Amino acid sequence: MTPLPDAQILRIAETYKLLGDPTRLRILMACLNGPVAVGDIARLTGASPSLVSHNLRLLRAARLVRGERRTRQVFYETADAHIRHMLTDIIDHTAEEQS
Amino acid sequence: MTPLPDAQILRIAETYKLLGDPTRLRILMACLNGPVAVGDIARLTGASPSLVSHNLRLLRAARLVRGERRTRQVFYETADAHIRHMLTDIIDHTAEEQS
DNA sequence: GAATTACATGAATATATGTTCATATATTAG
DNA sequence: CTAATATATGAACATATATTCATGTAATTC
Repeated sequence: MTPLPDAQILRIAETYKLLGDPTRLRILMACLNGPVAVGDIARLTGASPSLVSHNLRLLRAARLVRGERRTRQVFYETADAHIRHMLTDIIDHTAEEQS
Repeated sequence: MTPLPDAQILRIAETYKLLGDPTRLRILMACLNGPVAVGDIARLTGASPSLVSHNLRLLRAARLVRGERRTRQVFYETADAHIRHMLTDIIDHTAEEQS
């Protein structure tokens, strides 16, 4: 009823904005089922490694993914269950649409 | 596991992109608890009526809100339960954060 | 019909954003 | 130390986006 605090609105908007780009969405989806290396994300999504890296930085800063180095490669995965739920929910929801 | 169809990715990204702007988020939040007139949304959110109208058009096109004219005013509300869930979920989730 | 209220629309603009290309850093192998 | 692989970073640029201002339309009141 009473409007949300401005800081909270901005936090939510920033999160959604990150999800609002197809390239980043594909990257996130690629990280849904366990850790994946940056190069593999690039191959899976069709985006250049540089672009993937740029976007992973943004996703990392927003705590949507977490990265861990294993010798040469860096493996990324979705940060927590809430984010996974968010993504699987909207996937399921849009799968049923025809409009 | 197999990547999502491109059309679905684009649909989801488009939806999230709309939610990724603070002004539109405030407008949507204002529509969460029943129909509200455009002018009232403007007052509640602090945005100009013109800006509210522009954004309502986008939200309407994406079927995030529905509008109905009652004599002079046009009342908007969130389109369905799924969208309300989405919003209340993330509100609850971000309310607990401190980072 | 003229005036008023409430909303919608179009053009214009300043700013933000996604992407590429070139280059840097880190880790391992010879 | 040199070479090679994997990722990160910075600058540059073209495009997209949010916002404003001016104007248009729709419904009502006098």
